[in-house]
Amino acid sequence: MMNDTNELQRQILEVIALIPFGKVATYGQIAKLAGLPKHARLVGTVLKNLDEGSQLPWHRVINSQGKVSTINLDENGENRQLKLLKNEGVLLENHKIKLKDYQWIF
DNA sequence: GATCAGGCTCTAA
DNA sequence: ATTAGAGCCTGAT
Repeated sequence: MMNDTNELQRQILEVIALIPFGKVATYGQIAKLAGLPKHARLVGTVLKNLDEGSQLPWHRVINSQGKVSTINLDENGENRQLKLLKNEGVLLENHKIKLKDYQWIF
């Protein structure tokens, strides 16, 4: 099967769009659901190049250790991703998200 | 092309 | 529970 780069990206974005409110998914999980098992890092790259205008729930993507892997601070010096998650009721416990409770089960 | 770095993950200690 | 190291693949130099 021939996969164009943009095609891969599209598939990834599609899956991310499905993550429900109040839930999170890991990079690896997204890659897998998109049918691209070993592309966890690509997911990260795609999100990085994503601009803020995007309506995608990019903040619901975290790493397998239950941590957020970006720095992205707002004007108040707060991490945007954590803030957004907090707004959805996804809380931290010792700087980590309990995947056991919040991970999106497809 | 060859190399390197990157919003990762698994596994072993 | 952390963490270092090795894999993996893609995109940038």
